[in-house]
Amino acid sequence: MTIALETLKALPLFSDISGDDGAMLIRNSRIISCKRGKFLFMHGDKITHFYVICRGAMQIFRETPGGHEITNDILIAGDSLNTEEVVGSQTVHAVNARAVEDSSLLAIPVSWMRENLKEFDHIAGKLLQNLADRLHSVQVEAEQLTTMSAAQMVACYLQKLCVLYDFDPHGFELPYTKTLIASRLRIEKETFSRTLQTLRDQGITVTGTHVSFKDMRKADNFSCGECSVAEECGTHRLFYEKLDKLSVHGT
Amino acid sequence: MTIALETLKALPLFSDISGDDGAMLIRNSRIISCKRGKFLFMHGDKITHFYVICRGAMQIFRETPGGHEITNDILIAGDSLNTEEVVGSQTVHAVNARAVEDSSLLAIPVSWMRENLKEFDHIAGKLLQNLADRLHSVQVEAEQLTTMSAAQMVACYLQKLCVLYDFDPHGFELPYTKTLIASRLRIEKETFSRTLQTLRDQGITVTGTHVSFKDMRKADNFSCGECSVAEECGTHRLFYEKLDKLSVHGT
DNA sequence: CGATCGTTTGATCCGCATCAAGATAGGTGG
DNA sequence: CCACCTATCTTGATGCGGATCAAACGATCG
Repeated sequence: MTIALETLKALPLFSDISGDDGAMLIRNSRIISCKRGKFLFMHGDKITHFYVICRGAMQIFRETPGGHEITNDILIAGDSLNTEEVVGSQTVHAVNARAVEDSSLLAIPVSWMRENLKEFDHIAGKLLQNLADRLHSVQVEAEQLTTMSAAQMVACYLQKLCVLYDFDPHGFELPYTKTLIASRLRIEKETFSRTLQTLRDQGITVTGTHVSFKDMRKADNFSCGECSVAEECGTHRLFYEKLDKLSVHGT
Repeated sequence: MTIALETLKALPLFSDISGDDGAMLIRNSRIISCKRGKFLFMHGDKITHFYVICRGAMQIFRETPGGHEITNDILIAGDSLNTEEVVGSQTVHAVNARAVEDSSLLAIPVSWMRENLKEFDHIAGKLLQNLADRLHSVQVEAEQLTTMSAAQMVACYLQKLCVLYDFDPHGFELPYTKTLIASRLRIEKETFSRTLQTLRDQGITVTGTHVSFKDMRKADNFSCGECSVAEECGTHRLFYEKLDKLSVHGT
């Protein structure tokens, strides 16, 4: 499939790529599609391409010997898939990547990427920044795993989803199954389910796949006001800015 | 304090820096010392420098509102301190850095670093690789937090120390206090202490600060043989290569 | 309409945190 | 050299959060 320059420029990573560089990139890459449930690559596969998601969502996970799935991340349109692996010294994939929904991805050969990284100096800068940001969020998440309760993590994640997808805080649908979200949060689906009950008192109501927030900042005895770790990830600030913006415009 | 080019070249990050670049870097940076227990910077401080450890060790940690210390990492000579922050968009430190022992560090102004990153293209490459590797290890550690028992994590960490410091597996002294190690592993010191007892059956004996390993690969019912996550970090392979090398050279 | 997948609810258990005391060791001053 | 102090480590008792196992429930689909 041939790629439009528009498609390329729609991706944050290549948003300000020059015409020449873009043309060269287009010649060396292609768009592939990955149906819901299909694997893009599996743990142990040889690393052949660097991927950027154009549409859809991918689950990055590992499988324990016991057959348990550990979800490391859920990536969406605009995200790059395996920057660490392209940059790092690995030759085989350390994780599995599977489509959460029908997806399409830009696939760039790793060899080409490694050879030409220097030419695209602004790209290298973006990758650097991207890695730095991801490192930061993974560190924050690791910290949350040990300092926050399951309920707090779920609450934070729901806010994060709301910001990330630009959903209306007063009502939106979960973009993934609850099982997947639980796995992403490294808790069991049973725990997740029970947690949702207790969140009702905190102004977060989930029925079926429908989520709605109430602004509880005044009566805030729960939430993560106590928890500097949660502040650190920046989601809280963004979330409340969102709430404020809405209340100004009415509703 | 003026810096010798030798000092610079001893750091992995600058090992293959050119004479000119080195001279320029020396003009713009300085060596500072940080006594045991002293803070290099604190959470909330403005980010002024990029640091590389020349000697000693630094604890990177955050403090919970409850006063509990969460150790994110313990960095040693050769490690860079705040790459993410220099590269990323932050303006204030998100964590505390405190000297575990008397240390000296190379301090490079952030502004200078940001301006000149492009000139040092091989440096940018190293930073990129460094970030990728760290991202990978933090992800693996996050995974271990939820899949491995405290005993398994301690065992892994002791092996890691052994490889990192090039200690003799048959007997070495812990480089940090047990309290610090426990904090680094995100477990309580009490749990750490109890864990050491149970590890005795697994061929790992710790008395006081003295550690010694027995090669249990044949009778290996415990360890992390079960756990692909542990394999992933590469420490196991390195550790056993070390054991094998020793046994070839006699004992 | 059965079959499969996702979700909820209940009962139970285990690992680790927490609280509370001792124990050990280094370091200091008398 | 001993008494004292403080920092670090160990040991014991207890409780809670979340994992695990089991089963019912709801929804979607061929």
